[in-house]
Amino acid sequence: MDEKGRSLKNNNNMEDEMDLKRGPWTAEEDFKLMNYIATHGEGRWNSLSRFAGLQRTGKSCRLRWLNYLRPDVRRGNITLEEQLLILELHSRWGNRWSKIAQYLPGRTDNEIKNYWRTRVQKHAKQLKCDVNSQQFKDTMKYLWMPRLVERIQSASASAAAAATTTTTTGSATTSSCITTSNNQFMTYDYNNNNNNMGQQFGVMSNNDYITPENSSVAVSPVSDLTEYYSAPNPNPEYYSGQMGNSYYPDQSLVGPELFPDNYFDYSGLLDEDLTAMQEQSNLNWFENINGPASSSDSLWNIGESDEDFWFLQQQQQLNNNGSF
DNA sequence: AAAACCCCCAACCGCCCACCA
DNA sequence: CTGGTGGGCGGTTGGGGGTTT
Repeated sequence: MDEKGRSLKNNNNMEDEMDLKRGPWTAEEDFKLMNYIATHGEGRWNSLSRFAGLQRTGKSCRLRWLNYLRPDVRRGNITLEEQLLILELHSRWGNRWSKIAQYLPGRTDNEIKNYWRTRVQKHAKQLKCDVNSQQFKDTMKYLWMPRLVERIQSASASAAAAATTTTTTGSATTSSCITTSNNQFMTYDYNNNNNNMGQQFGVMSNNDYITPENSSVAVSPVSDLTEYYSAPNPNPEYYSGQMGNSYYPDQSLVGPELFPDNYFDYSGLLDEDLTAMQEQSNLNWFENINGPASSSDSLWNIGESDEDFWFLQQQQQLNNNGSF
């Protein structure tokens, strides 16, 4: 059925009587809406629509303004920091998109929702598990998110190295910088629960995290983890950080060997993760896990059958160990 | 080259709640 | 209490552009 030809169901009788326009907004409509709001402000969307000379529902005007025309709307790719925040906040609140959006200045609930549906759920689908399953949640928490943290820190370190020739070592805290659309600047200190981001956004100082203790997939203490492959970690420092309560294993306890043998979840990573990893020539540890480059080429071009096989392997591994 | 397929995201929908007369 | 209205939310759709076959 022609979407635009469909009769409009709307609560507002007055609007039912009008010949309302639907579909994509034109530049002229945008201009009208922006002009009107600049003069009269937001709110009263139904009457705003009429007074602005727009043949649109109030809802449509509101949505267009909030999701697109608002001057502080941030456009463009979701950054690593934003991805991390989305995963983190979603793990706490579920599909509370508007609530999550509050912590990502400039991003709309719609955009976050779209990100989740297109990117995150895609990976769940690839893993052939439900996006709401504990298994997938754990995959995010123990594999995907740590990888994001790693990448954020790596980028941050690169930026710092480019900015100065001096280096900090030893007791330097591990932090990453999150820049927002408003050029707000938040830092996250992975070694300190009372971090700036937690204070500013109130997201990192509660007890809601799925910890290794309450997770359905047990993250074992030392004895188990030391059995896992000991791939050189490009930046093992991040493991020593904690998000909330023991969110990540402490390196002093488990060392860099976070992941079990055969459980490095490349398919749980974003595509750009894989690309970035591939591009880092010093990351031949990946090759070490999976064999020489010649035989690991296929890993970068995972077909469904390969993934199925891989996933079954992981399932088997989990069943055998009951842990990562 | 073009058809088929896939992905992204702007826009819409239905439902709900708060507020007010 | 009730009905009307405004506004917010999560879920869904479909057009368009990119990619693959």
